[in-house]
Amino acid sequence: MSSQPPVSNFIRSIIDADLASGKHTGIVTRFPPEPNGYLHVGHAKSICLNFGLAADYQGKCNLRFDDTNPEKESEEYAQSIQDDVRWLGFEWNGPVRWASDYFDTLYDFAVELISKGLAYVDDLTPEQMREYRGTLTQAGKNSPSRDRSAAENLDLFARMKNGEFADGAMVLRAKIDMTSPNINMRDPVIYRIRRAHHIRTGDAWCIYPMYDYTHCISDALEGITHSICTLEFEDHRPLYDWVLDHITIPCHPRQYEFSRLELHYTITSKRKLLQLVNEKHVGGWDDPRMPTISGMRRRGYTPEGIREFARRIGVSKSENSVDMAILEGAIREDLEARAPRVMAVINPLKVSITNFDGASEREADFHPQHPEFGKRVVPFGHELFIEADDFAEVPPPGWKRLTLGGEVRLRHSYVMRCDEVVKDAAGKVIALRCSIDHATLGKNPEGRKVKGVIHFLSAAHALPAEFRLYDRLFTVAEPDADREVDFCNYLNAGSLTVVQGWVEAAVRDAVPETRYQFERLGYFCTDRRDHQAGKKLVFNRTVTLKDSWTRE
RNA sequence: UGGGGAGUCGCCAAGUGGUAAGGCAACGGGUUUUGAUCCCGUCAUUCGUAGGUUCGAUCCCUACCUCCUCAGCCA
Repeated sequence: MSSQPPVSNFIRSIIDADLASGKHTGIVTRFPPEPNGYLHVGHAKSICLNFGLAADYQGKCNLRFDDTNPEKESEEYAQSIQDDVRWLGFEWNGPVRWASDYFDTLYDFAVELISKGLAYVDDLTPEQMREYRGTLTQAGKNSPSRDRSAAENLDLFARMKNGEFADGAMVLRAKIDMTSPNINMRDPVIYRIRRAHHIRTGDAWCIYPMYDYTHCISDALEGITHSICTLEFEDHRPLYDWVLDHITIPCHPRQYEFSRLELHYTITSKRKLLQLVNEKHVGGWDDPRMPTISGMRRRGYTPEGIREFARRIGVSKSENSVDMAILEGAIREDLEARAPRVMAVINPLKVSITNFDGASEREADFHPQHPEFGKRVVPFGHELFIEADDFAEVPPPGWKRLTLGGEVRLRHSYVMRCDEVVKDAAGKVIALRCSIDHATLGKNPEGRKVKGVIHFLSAAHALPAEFRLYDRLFTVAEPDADREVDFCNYLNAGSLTVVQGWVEAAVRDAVPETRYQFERLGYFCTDRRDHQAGKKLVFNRTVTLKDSWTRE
């Protein structure tokens, strides 16, 4: 896929201005996931933004895990995230960073804040703290602990760290302003006591810093120039700045927020995706119906296609709900150029060729525009499979495919006429008896035009295969729009159809994650988990071909 | 009804004082041994609404409307 020029957006404008003014001579961004779930298409947007910016401006982009909540984080998630970022085609600057690498420094800065009288230990219960916080329209009030001396706070905080208090018994709070109209500034908690095993630091700590406190300092420690996050953090920015303004640190990154991606007919909420996995609505995080990066990968989406999708949707601050068509269009465009063509029949109808004698096979290109993809032989036989959908006894208006008495071109082979329909006792069509025009191999018939082209397989040569046909996971465009209705009510019962069919022998030895276009059916990809080259062929339908017929 | 944001074509999205880019989708037409691809064409006198400033406003000002977001010892 030819990479298109970058699209202008407000963040690029800011960077351009920062570079032009000399505020920065280069940029450093970061992608900061919490290892508490698998990455999804929304993260892909963020990854493409952060890593893409670094690449475009010859800057750097760090991968940093925001691992400050040991109760939800795991090594499995951390590993999958690294795999996903790499698979998407990006490499981070230097080693993987972990917020937990900064725990000592973070602790020291907390001590500095306490010493300056800018942080205090509070022993209000969570319920009391909520009451003291006030509401959206009412100012909060000061905690009785707010005026503790720095010396006492220093002592208490050290004892918190040393494990002298129970989990949740005390917290460290920034002393800002309980009457601030911005609730984030009403003395936010910056450290809590939690005896939980941390994936990196084990049991070394029983106090853990909060996100708001950790993130800005981590950014500053890494020399991040532009700290890009999603809109819900907009009103955390004053706190981000407050922390950096009140500790002794030479760097002050600026935070910019963009709107998160919403994709029609799916969800992009880690919590809800976890629910789908836990409640077994899908096979796992990498179920091909999932909007996770690993799910999209298993389905057959390409990194290039996903990156193109990110480019097409752009970056802004307005709410957006993107059509699936944009994602599918980007994927199709990439696959169109790179996937070899081959034939498969997923809903077979048997055809006997009554005048087979003398018929022969034919070579065919793997790609109509790329002869360099090579050729293979498309065998012919006296027994064929065609797609049941390609035959109609009573064709609708405009039908170009096979019908009784009608002719059709067999792709890469002969023109064939249907002479007889074979039905079972119930009247269901079970087979066709057809004849070919021997003069039409590699040339058009004389004196008439045959419009329709259908794909087929020689029954004697075809290989059995499993096809997993995927459809949208939900029945409505915005399954989580209604707070009153659980999104699981909108799960599409037909999102997965598994069928047994046939495929050209040319794909026999395809390794897992091999992509093909099955002509007229769509793009397919051998399954990463279940496909076995030469043994068990399992194809996932990545996306159908655009179809201007069945839509009518 | 406190604070912070957003409103430009069906879906995204540039433009931000000089008279509305682009993509996707859609719709016509051409090519085609994939109803695919490809090619050509059509698709906002109008930028949430109402006023105002200006020779001129999507862009500046005022008011209003709508939507999103914040009251975790989550991130």
